[in-house]
Amino acid sequence: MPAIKKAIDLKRRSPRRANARATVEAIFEATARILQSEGKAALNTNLIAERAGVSIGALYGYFPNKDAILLAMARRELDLVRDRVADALTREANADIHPVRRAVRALIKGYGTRSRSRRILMETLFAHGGSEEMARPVNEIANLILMRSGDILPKGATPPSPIGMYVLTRAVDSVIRTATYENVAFIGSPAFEDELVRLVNGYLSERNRAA
Amino acid sequence: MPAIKKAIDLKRRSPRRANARATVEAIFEATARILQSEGKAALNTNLIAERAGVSIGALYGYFPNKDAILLAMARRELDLVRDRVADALTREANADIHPVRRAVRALIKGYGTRSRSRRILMETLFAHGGSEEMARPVNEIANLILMRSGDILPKGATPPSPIGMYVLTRAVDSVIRTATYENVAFIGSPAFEDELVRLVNGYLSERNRAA
Amino acid sequence: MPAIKKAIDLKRRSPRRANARATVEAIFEATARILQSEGKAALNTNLIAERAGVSIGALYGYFPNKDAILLAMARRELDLVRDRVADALTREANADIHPVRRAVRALIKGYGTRSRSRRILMETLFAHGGSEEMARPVNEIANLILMRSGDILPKGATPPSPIGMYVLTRAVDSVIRTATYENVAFIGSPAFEDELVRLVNGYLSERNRAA
Amino acid sequence: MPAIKKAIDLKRRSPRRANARATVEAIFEATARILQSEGKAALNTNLIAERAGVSIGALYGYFPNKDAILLAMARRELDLVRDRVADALTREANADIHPVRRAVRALIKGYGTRSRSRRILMETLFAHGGSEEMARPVNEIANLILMRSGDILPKGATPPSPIGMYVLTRAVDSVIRTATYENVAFIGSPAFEDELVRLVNGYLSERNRAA
DNA sequence: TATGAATGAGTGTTCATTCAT
DNA sequence: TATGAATGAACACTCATTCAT
Repeated sequence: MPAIKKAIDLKRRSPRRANARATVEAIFEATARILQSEGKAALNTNLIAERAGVSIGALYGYFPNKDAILLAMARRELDLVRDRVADALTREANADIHPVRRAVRALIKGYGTRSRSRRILMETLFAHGGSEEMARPVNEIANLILMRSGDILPKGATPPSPIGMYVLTRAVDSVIRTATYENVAFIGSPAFEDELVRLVNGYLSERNRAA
Repeated sequence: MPAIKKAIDLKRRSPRRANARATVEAIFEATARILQSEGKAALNTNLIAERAGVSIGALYGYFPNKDAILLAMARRELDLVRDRVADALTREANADIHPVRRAVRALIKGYGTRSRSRRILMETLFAHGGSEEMARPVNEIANLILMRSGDILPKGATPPSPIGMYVLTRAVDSVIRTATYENVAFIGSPAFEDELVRLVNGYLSERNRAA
Repeated sequence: MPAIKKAIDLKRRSPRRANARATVEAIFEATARILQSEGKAALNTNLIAERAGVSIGALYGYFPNKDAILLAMARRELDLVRDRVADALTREANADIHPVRRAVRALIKGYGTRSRSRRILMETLFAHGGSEEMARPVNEIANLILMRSGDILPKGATPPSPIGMYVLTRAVDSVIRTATYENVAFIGSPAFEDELVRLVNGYLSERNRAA
Repeated sequence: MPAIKKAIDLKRRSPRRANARATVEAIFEATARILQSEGKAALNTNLIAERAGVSIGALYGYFPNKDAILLAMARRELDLVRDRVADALTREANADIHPVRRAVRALIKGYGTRSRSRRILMETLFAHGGSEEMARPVNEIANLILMRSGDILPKGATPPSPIGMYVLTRAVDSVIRTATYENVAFIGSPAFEDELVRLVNGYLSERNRAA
């Protein structure tokens, strides 16, 4: 971005068109596709507009600059996965399966598509100082776990300390992320899920044993 | 028109640089500094050369292109931390401290400086398809652990499966990475170290209990 | 560090250029002028754009790269002269003058302006493997001559062989080219024209005599 | 050549080394090869030096700058062909063959090798204002013809005017050049030679007839 | 004399962004 | 609101040439 940097978060125009949402969606979709198949270096606003079937001027009607597109996508992605995991932890129908396992499963599934694109989005968000923003959904899940600790933690266990929760949640989240990025073969295998559940349960038991 | 700026100017060639290593080092140092303080967007070869006190031509005498600099740095960084952790696991003098704790400590220390720069280096390596390359040092540490499992694992424990080792090593590595990037206050605190050790020990105990 | 030179400067966009043709024409004109007066070494896209009164970006909107400009110009030049010569051979009003002489005259006139520029264009075309392309207009003229051989060749003469036509057409064309490039004083003199006509007629008579 | 242009013709150093000539030859050979196979765009002094097995510093000991190499080669090439044609016209043993035919043959043979390289050399010479220089060998041949007109021209013929000689010599020379550059299949065929001889004889006869 | 690392001006090209229509 | 031609700052990289050794 050689030109004058603008406040990135400043919304330019609240979409009023009937299909404003559709336009934004087309831009997101085009961006994700380019990111996924050609990488960030190949991403440019003219290409996005072209692939989205939108004029470059219209694109700038919806987003003040290029990074704003990526940032908006990143945030949406973050919320999406957070919601899925939260659902898994709470509203999920299947009561036979332990919430931890359901959450792990939701996370694996959530990270399973267009991982290159997602990675780039997260890098961009991070590069814009969004580390706190990235931490928020994880923290929200952490809070959710604490609130439902009765269902999740072993009976009579004391809940982990804040630092403990940090370690636990990041461990699960980032192992899955890493496996996704490395595109390892066993993603989606029961064994991988098992080991992650074991990581969580082991930690929680250890905590108790120590106490 | 830029015009001939210094046609017959006095030549100012700094005494021929003692050796190639020093030049490369200067380039790395300049690059790391720019990355750390201004970010990747501000990184350009002319600036690197200027800050390194090297002509742009000389820079291109050492590296074929801009990314080659970042890639070389990334690899060096990876090896460095791997060596530190391997040392912690094996050659470390302090026998009172458990190898796992020593390794965790080495990792925290290894990731502790210029984390923005390091992160960008890793992203660049990854973007160039270096995911296997990034996995290698972690795998090497995993192998080292397996070879010294007598010292590291609980007595009579069966060593983790490959997927288990994957989960365990990535968990520790990426929690520390994440904490570094998020610049959390408790990095370097005993509590953080304790929780990481607990994560490992819990996992290993859980494995055994399951068996 | 070049620094932001005109961050909030007043925008000076010349009223949107009427049409694409005018822009291309301006680019061609600027290029020809630079070539003619400063030579190929001095030709660069930024200078072309500047002299054409066009932004460098606009230039690249019309041509994919520098050579494409020269190539397009070369082709146009080729067509132009071919058309002039073809006209001289066919549609020309002045019936008193023999077609051969009219063609020679058209060629001399066609090569008469901006010869340095034209030479460089042809060299560029040639360097890009355009030798067949350069031969085409000459061959087209050769065909035209054969089709109108009744008007052009001496009565009852057998038309030259293909190799003969090659020699004849290249002889006339390249003698004029050479004279143009060497900038000889007698270009445009009746004597020069006479000698060229003599070259053609001599060849044609000789052919017949041999038969 | 972005730097200060130097007088190109100024000889830097008179080769004193026993194998100075060999060095120059190696430089010429390397240059010709690069020109022939990769073209002028790929030609750079570092590559020449490398291919010639000479250090870049040594190369600049023999030539003041890049173009001086090409210019020296061009001149040598010009002299070589001139000598061959002069020989054909005078010292050639085979008296059965008409001098004109012998000269044409020598010219075809002289232009037959490394035509791309030779073309580029001539273009370079021309670009440096060497048009007179290029004309000189042709003029020398023209003079030779006039001096030996008794052997060459038809009996009792008046020799051509200067402009006539210009047209005649350039015609032969440049038709052969063009055929070489266009890489036509019939170069070297008797028919091509015949047509060239016919061109010359036709012209000379026509002159006489006109007189 | 020879070497080759170093110099640095120069240039082709990209692409985020603007704004007249 | 939408369009897309135009803008121009920025940058990666080249290569002729120098000169300390």
